[in-house]
Amino acid sequence: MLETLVALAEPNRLRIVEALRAKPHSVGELSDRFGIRQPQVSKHLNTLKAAGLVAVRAEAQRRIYALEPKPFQELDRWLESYRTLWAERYSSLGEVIQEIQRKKRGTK
Amino acid sequence: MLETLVALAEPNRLRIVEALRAKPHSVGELSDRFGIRQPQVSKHLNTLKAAGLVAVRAEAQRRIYALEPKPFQELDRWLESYRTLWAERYSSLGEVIQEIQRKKRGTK
DNA sequence: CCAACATATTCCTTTACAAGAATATATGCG
DNA sequence: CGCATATATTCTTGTAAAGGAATATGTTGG
Repeated sequence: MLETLVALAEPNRLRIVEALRAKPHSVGELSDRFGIRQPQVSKHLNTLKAAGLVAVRAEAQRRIYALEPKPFQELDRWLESYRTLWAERYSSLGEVIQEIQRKKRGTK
Repeated sequence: MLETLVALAEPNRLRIVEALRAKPHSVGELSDRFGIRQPQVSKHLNTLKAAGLVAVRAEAQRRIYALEPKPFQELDRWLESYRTLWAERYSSLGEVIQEIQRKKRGTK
């Protein structure tokens, strides 16, 4: 959890992750899109990969990076424990739904 | 979003937040519980407060810190956009539930 | 096999920030 | 009022990590 948060808690990495949310991108595409020099992009992607947030596949000379779902799932599960903080804002229907979903995930 | 992530992406702050998830705590309680010196606890709480993650109330000489729901809600909403990443892992029932909940939040 | 393109790696410098130590600022009680 | 308790603030230092520049590695097409 901490590792995921640390990886995301950097402006350029967060931007990269948000770009990858839409679809996978090559290093060069990310570099162009954000005006970040290619080596830094590679480094950030390396950090993200080490944290398990992205995976690479080769496509000709390009390396295509894509998001990995697992850490985001874990972050989501972690947030579950904090839902009680704002539970009162949900109607009872919302709470039922929430409870069903919580149990569902718990048995996965 | 970035601010929230940065605030959470530090081991001791994350531990503090997890403790506050259960219930509000005073500075001294947190200091004792984790063996972190009081000044660092104050500093970390200050960082968390600056990021809007916690709020303080006075109780005699003690300062009681409690979690603020909003940033966690925002983090949750941010994660919504990433749910499509693992949507295929849900059964159709799960997807229905998820869809209901997504719309519910969207109209708040 | 070589040229050109795409990405990764290394080295260096700078900066942000967490921790330590000391001290300042409340707040309540005898 | 003054002492004790609780918390905040300041100053300093060490360290991790982000950015820049240069270069190495890798891959493909001709």
